[in-house]
Amino acid sequence: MSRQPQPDRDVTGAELAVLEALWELGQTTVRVLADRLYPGGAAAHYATVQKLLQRLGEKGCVERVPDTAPIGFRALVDRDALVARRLARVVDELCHGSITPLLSHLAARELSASERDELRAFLDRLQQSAVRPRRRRER
Amino acid sequence: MSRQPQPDRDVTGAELAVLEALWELGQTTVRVLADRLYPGGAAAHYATVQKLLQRLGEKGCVERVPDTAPIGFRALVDRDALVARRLARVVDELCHGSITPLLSHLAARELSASERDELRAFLDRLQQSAVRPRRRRER
DNA sequence: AGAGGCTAAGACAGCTTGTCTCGAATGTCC
DNA sequence: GGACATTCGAGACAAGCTGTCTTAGCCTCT
Repeated sequence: MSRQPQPDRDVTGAELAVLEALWELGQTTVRVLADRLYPGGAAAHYATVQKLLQRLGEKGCVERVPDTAPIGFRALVDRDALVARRLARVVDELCHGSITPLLSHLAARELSASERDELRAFLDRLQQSAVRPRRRRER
Repeated sequence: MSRQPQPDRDVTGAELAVLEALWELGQTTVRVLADRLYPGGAAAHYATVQKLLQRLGEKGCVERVPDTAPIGFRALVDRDALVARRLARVVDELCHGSITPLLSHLAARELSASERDELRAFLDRLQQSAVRPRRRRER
């Protein structure tokens, strides 16, 4: 219960906004991002976006494209990867690694018909590829 | 992108530890919680647990049992509810309300056979009760 | 009255997070 | 080349969060 250093922090709100712009725009520059995220913004916002990109870089979510001027930036993770990260965090912190409570919640939530079908389709696809069973964690 | 006040914050690490102790012990007192969470702890830890309980109360996760001395505390949310909260947050923030990316991740992750069966069973149960269709959210 | 446990209120330091300042490096145009 | 603008990196900063701790007022029991 002692306060311990918290590594690999999650992507932050403002950082996520930058990431989403990157997902939409593909490779782009600080200037373009700043203009989009802070329309009519002051000069300072340029630096803000820059700092956010730096922190995203430290978190392994963004890459700078070498030999471009102005420097180009590119997302290294997609939305699914971010979702995966957060789900893993929820599972680790709240469920001690077992995803059963998570599934239980998914079931308790009233899924729409299409969502249900989607999930079932995923499951079927999974079952097929499970002919060659390589399970990562057995509990 | 301006910094906006962040209401209804999530349950914190130390707060979660208190909650888990409450889940395990049922209704109990600050003293018992402090002794369990900070074994051999100093007097100050009593106040720490107290503060955590207060903040948990403000978040609607804990209830004080009236007319008990010392005051009894009781959890108001269970693990599933917390998981639900976090999942909803992930879906809202990252998926703009659609759980498709979440399902996609679930499928991409290599579920164990038992987990897969579990999920399928949930789905089947869901399908049955869907004969009387009362879907809450359609997308 | 004194001791000891309970309770409320709040102070505090360290960290995170979004923002901003500054100066240096780099480019562009006449 | 020289003036000017843009880009870039490093860091400062305030507000808020989080876990911890102090203080002081209660109560109860002896």
